[in-house]
Amino acid sequence: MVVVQEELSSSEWTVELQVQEQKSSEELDMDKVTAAMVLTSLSTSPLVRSPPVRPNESLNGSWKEGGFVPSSTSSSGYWSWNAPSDQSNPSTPSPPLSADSFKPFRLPFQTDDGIDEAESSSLLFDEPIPRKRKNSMKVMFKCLWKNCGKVLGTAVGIQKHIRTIHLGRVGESDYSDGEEDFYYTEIRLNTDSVADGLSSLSPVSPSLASPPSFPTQDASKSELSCAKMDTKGMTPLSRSAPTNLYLVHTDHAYQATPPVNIPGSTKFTPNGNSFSISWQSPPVTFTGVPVSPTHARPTASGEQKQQIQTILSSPPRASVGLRKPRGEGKKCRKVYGMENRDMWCTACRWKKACQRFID
DNA sequence: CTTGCCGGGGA
DNA sequence: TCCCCGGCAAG
Repeated sequence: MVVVQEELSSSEWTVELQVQEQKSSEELDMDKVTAAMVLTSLSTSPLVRSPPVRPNESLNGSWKEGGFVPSSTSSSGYWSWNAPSDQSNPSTPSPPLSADSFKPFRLPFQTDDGIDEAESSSLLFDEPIPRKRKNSMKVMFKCLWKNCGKVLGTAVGIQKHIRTIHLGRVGESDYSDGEEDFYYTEIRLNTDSVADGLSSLSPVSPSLASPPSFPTQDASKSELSCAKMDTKGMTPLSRSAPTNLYLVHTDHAYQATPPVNIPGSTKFTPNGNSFSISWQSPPVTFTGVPVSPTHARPTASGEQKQQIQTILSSPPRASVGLRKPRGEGKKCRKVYGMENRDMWCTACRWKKACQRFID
């Protein structure tokens, strides 16, 4: 796991940055082109939620932004953790499920490049494609640097800001090692009506991209749930901001993790119409290897880093003596039905913990 | 009630 | 080891 990030070259980060810019404009186009489609699908699709990211049928690693980012950028192995579970799954290719579970609607540009046939087919049988509310969304970029909070309109702007102001890289404006990328977050200013906005803040809002599951299944499950709760905590907060609905979105899954187990890191001030999200450790790096040790930075304390790293690398908590909480995902039995028992994974057939649909 | 799966047992 | 299933807990 640690190795993965060290493989990220700076060029990849650059690509990432470009994609972000492209994304924002692309989204605006999306509004025009597919507004009707989105509305229709929203009104008809039974449930709009974040997709379950299952390691054994993963979308080639990175699920971002509900798939709006061309997956080709992620084929460089952003989240190419080795999937912990069996790759032996293909032995039973995903059989066609019942017709009603097939969701024919797909975004026209959501191509499968970088995703092979097997994976794409499993895509089809997955939950509805997560849609993002993008009505009247204005994308801003907020500096996460402590006591800064500067908001700029473009990713480039905020990167330049961070680079020059916080990282002190005045003379090397071209140079980007992607480090700035950690230090800002994308903010969507929803100018929709409040009621509309509130309805979009269902417990797990589609706009709040849930962080991809980390392969350390249980670790992510148990610990990242904290992050989820923090995210949910924004709901009442947003209610207190009647006009501007801030949907904080983080571009990197690990960027979304700072609230994890950092008590008080996410602060809401319900009084008035303002709030501040000020976790103290924007620059959490996975490697734990300081990128530029010379600069004083608003980094997580070593303790926090240690903590986070421990979370990410710790083995599944053994919950000794306690029964493992049942997975909430659909398992073979539910998916295939009793009549297709031979299609179940062996574990399910033996009434053991399902190996195909791991939560 | 259904579902997931642990623990145990038979071949 | 493979396979099955009673029974429990959760929903």
